[in-house]
Amino acid sequence: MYRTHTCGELRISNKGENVTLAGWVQRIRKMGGMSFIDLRDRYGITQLVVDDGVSHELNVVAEKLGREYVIQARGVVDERSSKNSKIPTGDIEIRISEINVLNASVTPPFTIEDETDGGEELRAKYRYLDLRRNPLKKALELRHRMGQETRRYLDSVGFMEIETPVLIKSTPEGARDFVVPSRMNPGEFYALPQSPQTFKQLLMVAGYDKYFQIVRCFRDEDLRADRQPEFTQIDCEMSFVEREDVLNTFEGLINSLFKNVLGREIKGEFPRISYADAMKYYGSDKPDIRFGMKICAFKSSDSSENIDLTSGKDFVVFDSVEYVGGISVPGAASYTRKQLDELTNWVKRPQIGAKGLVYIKVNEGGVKSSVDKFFSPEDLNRFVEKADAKSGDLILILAGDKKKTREALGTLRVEMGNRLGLRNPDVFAPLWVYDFPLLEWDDETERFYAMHHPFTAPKPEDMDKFYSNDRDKIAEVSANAYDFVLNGTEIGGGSIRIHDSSVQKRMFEVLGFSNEEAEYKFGFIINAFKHGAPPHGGIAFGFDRFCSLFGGKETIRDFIAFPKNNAGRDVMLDAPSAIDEAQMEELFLRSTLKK
RNA sequence: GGUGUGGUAGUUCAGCUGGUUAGAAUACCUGCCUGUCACGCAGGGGGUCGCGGGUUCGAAUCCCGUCCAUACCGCCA
Repeated sequence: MYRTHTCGELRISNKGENVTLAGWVQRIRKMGGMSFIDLRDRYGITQLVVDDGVSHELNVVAEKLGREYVIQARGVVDERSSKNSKIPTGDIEIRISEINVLNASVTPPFTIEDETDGGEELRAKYRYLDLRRNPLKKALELRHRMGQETRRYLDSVGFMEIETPVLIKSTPEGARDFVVPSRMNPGEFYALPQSPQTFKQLLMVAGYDKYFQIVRCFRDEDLRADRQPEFTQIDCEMSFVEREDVLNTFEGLINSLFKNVLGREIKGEFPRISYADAMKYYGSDKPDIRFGMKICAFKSSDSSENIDLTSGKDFVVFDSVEYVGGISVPGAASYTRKQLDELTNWVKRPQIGAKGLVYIKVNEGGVKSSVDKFFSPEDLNRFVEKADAKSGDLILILAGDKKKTREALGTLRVEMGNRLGLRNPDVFAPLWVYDFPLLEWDDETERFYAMHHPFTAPKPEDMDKFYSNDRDKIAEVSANAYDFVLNGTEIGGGSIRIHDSSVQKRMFEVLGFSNEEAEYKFGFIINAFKHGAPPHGGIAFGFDRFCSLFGGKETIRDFIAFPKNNAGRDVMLDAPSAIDEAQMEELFLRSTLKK
């Protein structure tokens, strides 16, 4: 037997027991005739004492140990003369009578501590060492508990977990597919699933009316801190449901995760906002509602409540644009010229692309703005009133194209939220966003694309528009789709699906597919809908992001045991890599005649 | 594909208005130390300044190119 206890479980109540521990040497403190060894495993750290007075030979062994050696140690649990309140085992230590080196270790390239000295690249290369550190261990433990609780909850309300294939068919819609060559079918390729979308719908046709799966998905797109080429979804689908049924069911799941994983309670039902309102008030389809600072439109093409901007003598900017809007930043009226200049440059960056920034400082004594020479104090007060700004606030105003300016204001709002410390990772503000547009027109390819995916049902009241020949009317069709947003991050998205083969055919028609194309790419599902498809809908959650938010982090990499780097590489394996010429030939990827 | 930031000791970084032998901390090695727990003290070894080219009497430092990392934009049905 390698060990009788873990390094995290012995307490003062074990005093006097003979124990054997095994683990990694965290640190050795040599005090001349005696040495202290911190022994670490997944469960904690226990202090071992080697005393020269007891055994000189043992002390010689102890002196040869190095960091990260794997050892086995036998001894007696004793009470410490000076206790360490920082660790759970701090009241005891093990008086060692025997040490066996199970495996030596070279000196690790970075310290295995909570606050490591290692940089990201190095830690990625030695991921197995990084995973020994507490923060990563905690992250993976959280992920484990999230997965366990998801399975427990969904099982308790009647869901079945069913696995779907990983080698499937490439579909050109949506993200770029990862592709796998088929040896047995020369020149043909499988694709890895971007999601099990069609399979879960086929399961609904098959009558498995509550399905879920914690499933790996693949998208060959560029990475971000919160985006990996392979990622995990909690994928769910239900039959005989309307939107409310889906939202209620999964509000239940989310609440049980909050309660049983984080020990938190979300009070009341989750707030809901339409896509149109989200864009109007937050400039984003995934608003962070932990703080206010809503966008206020001073001039908008679709509003009758515009304020009079024409009095701004010689200030033509507001007159010439489609939209003028702003946010009122609480307590920021004290910003210095330097800070305001910096903010102006910030919004002018290409990523945001604003032409400039107008500000109004609201103070007891009156208003002060960057456009004082164009607007009278009375005129400026109209902005203050409209924005409902208080004394001490700073109104930041952008103008331009409606869509872009709203989005820029949304980005600025989040930035100011960050700067003012209003985005506390310890506060959770869930939100449902619903009624997304069904389609997006792309000028370049001159066709519609599905905003969600081509299986999303149009809202019943928009069916006339959906079948019309007028492109503008088709563009107005709303989807019966919904997103789950947590703290400004899109965590889940879903919809009520099309279950009628003629509606599905119309969808492919609107997307510009010929009958033959639709048949070739999606014939299996159109056909399935002819065999008694029940009304159905579902949702999928980004499991990695869900975990990272619960863990209070912005990056998902810490919550994935072996993630890819920014360029999609596994720097530990050095993958992807070239394959043998023979392998290439076997897969018909290169002619033997070449070279 | 684009923009920003970074690349100097095993590691994290400083040095960068060009000018002695490129520093600090930590890690590592040696010695001392019987109550440490970020132990302490003394000493020591350790560098292709990412790579290539250019400017210059002289380049870690300036210029050009390139590679790598990272954040963001595009992209992500």
